[in-house]
Amino acid sequence: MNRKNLSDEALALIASRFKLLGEGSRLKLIIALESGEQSVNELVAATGLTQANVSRHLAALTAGGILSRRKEGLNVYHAIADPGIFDMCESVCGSLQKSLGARAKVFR
Amino acid sequence: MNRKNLSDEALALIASRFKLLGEGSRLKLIIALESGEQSVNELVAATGLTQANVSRHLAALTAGGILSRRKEGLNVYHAIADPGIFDMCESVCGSLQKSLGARAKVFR
DNA sequence: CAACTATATGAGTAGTTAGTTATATTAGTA
DNA sequence: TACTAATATAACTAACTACTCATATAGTTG
Repeated sequence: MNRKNLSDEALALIASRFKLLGEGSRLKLIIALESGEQSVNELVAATGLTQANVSRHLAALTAGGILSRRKEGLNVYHAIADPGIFDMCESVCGSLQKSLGARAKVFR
Repeated sequence: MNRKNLSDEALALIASRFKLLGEGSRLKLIIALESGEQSVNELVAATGLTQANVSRHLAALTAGGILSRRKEGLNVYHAIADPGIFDMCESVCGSLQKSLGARAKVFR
């Protein structure tokens, strides 16, 4: 791919995906979902965030194509829609480990 | 890696790296640097951003370990310090292509 | 239908961030 | 030393974002 020819529109799309990942609470939710789909309430319990906050972040992640949404009775279950997300986390952790050196213990 | 055991500190580090990439102007700068190091003025010309703005973004990217900085006479040259960045862009473009389907033409 | 549960959303706030303009700093040059 | 060029920074503004509290909506159960 010739990245120099990316349109402003394409660039904005890429940036918005990175931006979705650039927030601790949303990362927490994504990580909590790594082991499988969960209801909103389960995610509230797993992350310690408030229900309103979780609901908002889930809506953003779903709109961005990172999560899927499935309603069943009273519950709404979210799941990872784009597993490529985890490759990206690996990449980031890898380069952080390199640049942080000794302090990288926290990532193991 | 067991992502569920990531400390809040580690999570914040990961998020902050994603956040640096989650902004169109900074992505422009990174892409402009893919072909090699450039001075601040060259980057101003390449991106169409103002000098002050470029200077700020370069400082942020350098502090975040994404760029390196080398001073030579009046000029300051920046370069990609972490080529892993481009793998991440590939990942994002790939999953965007999948999720956007036809509209993904812009990425080619 | 009334009561209850799970989730979403409106409204407001505090904090952050990208951008601008003007100026300061640093280094080379006449 | 005075002048010029390249980069950084201070001060400000406008827009955005995460968060909270309260309430609305949708679905379930008695």
